[in-house]
Amino acid sequence: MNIGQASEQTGVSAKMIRYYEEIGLLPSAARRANGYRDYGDQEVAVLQFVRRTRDLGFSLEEVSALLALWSDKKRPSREVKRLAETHIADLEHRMREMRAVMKTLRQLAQHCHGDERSDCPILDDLAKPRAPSARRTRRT
Amino acid sequence: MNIGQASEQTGVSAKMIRYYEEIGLLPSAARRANGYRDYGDQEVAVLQFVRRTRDLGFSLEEVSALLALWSDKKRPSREVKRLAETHIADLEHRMREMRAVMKTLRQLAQHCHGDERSDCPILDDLAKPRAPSARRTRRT
DNA sequence: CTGCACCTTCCCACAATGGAAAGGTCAACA
DNA sequence: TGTTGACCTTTCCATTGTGGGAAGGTGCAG
Repeated sequence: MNIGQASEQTGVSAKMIRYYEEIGLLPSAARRANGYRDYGDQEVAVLQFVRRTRDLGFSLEEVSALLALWSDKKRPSREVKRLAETHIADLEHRMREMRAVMKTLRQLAQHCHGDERSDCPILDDLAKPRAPSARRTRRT
Repeated sequence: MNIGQASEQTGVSAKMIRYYEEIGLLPSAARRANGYRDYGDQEVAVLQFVRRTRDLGFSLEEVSALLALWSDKKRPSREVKRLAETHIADLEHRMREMRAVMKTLRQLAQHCHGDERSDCPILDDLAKPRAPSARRTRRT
């Protein structure tokens, strides 16, 4: 199967499939005589695994770890669970930050009458030097 | 005031101050005879505004728009409110996605005994080709 | 044979930030 | 006075994950 078909079946763009191969997340694909990459059910399954883990917000590095665990039939499930829980904790942390930000924003928006008048509590408030809230965190 | 002091007073790194100037988010800073950038209370206030809007998760593009609205004393507050509400809606959307992802992850983790045994429902589930949930969205 | 859809590699761009190199400046201290 | 150390300057590179496009080869259908 060509890369186009593999992409269609997995929802991973051809561009990304090549990239994943390039950075070593995936093993080098088999090549046909014409140089085209060739994919079978096995490879498609791996791509689906990657797609799904990406959808769940795991970084490529985490995906890589999960792939390794997946192929290691004898690994203790503890390791997998730990990885998942770390990721959950990470998401929880980000959600807490976002909630705080939203709360502030909603308050600001609420007090702005939002009409033709030019006085605007949102901008007034943004201009005030504030107690520096949580610093920017890396996003996934 | 040197860039270092300005940075310290605003919480915006010197690196970022120069970058903001370079991309045109901020006007070119005044220079002293020795070539050092020179900042006054005015500039510090702008930096604080930027810092605060960044903390609230606005993109640099949005910050730029907010700065323009801020300096335009006659703009209708409606415009500012609309920008804020768009951003709120964006955050809400992302939070909904994250909540869905977390729910799935928690379920997966819950069913994995997480001990020495090797069978792991998390990996089993990840391997299953699934109804493709929400595609990756841009992060701020 | 021509055209079109596919494949290949390679390079560029993005958002926002940090890091580091190579050099100029300034103030304080011996 | 000279040196040291803390600043400042610019420039280049890396990150994460993805898309876009160019330039060229391939394969099939009409």
